[in-house]
Amino acid sequence: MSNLRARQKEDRRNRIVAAAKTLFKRKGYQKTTIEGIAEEAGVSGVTVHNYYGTKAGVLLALVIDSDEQLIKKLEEMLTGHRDGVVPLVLSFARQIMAHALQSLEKDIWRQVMAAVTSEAGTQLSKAYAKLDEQLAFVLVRRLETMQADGRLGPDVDPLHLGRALFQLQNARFIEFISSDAMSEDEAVARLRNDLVALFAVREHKVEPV
Amino acid sequence: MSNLRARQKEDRRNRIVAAAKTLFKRKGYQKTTIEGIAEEAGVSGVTVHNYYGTKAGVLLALVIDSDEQLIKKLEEMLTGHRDGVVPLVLSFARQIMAHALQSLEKDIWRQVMAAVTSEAGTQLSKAYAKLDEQLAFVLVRRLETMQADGRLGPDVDPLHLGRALFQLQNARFIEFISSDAMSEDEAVARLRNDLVALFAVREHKVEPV
DNA sequence: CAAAAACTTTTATGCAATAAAAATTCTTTC
DNA sequence: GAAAGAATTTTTATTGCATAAAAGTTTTTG
Repeated sequence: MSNLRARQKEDRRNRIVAAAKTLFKRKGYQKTTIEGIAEEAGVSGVTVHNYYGTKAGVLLALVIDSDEQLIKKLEEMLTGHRDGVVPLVLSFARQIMAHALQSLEKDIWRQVMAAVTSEAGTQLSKAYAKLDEQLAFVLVRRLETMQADGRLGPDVDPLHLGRALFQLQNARFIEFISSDAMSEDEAVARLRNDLVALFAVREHKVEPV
Repeated sequence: MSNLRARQKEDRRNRIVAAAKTLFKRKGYQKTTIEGIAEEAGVSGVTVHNYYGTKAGVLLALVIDSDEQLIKKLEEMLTGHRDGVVPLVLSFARQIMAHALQSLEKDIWRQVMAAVTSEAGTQLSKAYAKLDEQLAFVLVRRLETMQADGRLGPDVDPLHLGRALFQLQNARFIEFISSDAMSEDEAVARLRNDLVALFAVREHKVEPV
């Protein structure tokens, strides 16, 4: 019956993340204190640290929860997509940006992205990286379908292409959240420019370097 | 003759950045304190804050100095490049990674990248973004030359292509510094996979989204 | 039920970041 | 060239993140 402990722990985790979400949205990231989250969750400040390591860690946990829903949503939305690669990636990007802003503000997303790199190696950061991998695979699966349908040349590697497209999309997403002034449309336009330029290249021989 | 003041200020800036570089390399980022940098530079801790805002700000200033040299180096190195797009980008990427590790360790680079996003909007962050733009233009100029030489199709936009390639390279660079385990070769291999997959795509019509 | 184990809280410390007051140094002006 | 004035740094003080160790509490186990 080693279960009460586990349930209590799970319960505290949930309360902490819920409290953090409330406070981040109400007061912003900077003005929310660990002590404030702890109080709202009914635990001590040190416990929050013990559970999540850093304030950004709590934020990351919260984002990971919400991103799991995003993946399902994207999967549904893109199944049955009957267009080319460019529209596929642009829909994908739009959906991600919309979902991001719906759950948190740009300023907070900047803290998320910063935490992912500065805390590289931690459990939460690895969990985030795993989600990125899953996001990339949403694209990969769509590309495989397109290839099977003959809408994508047979000499293309869907795995590598999907990963590359995800990296590109992610770079533009980071650019998007890095500036309060940049609109979704502007970000999508830049991504389209990227894709159009890249797909126009006809490189014949690829030598080793 | 309001010049002594300006010179003193410039001098302090230099001393602070030099002190920081010494200490970051000797003790790592975390174990270096602002107070320590201040002492080494012969100023008070508050002055360091007044000059650079945050500890990461000092780091950013230091990186910006070193990146200006990198750009010149890249410019020289890639002038006279007589290969295709893929080898060009891979050389570019290799040079950037080598230069990065030569000046600072991965752990510190993670702090740099985190600071750039989390402190988006500050002067130093904008200065860093500007350098990225210049780096992208190194590629753009090479691509223009290639196009003039007929080594790149006339229907490609060198500006957009250069920017896209830089984004991709940068994404893989961040991945590279985010993991202590990832080698330069591995990072380059991933970038090559990206490029090969992207260049294999033949997208005919691009509809608006 | 009592001993042991697992957790949380309390307590304490170091450091980043910021603000306001005090002190210092340079500049200007008479 | 000295005193008034301006600019800039230092001192002083406070808040909050992060971490460690000791103390206290609750659950588990024999």
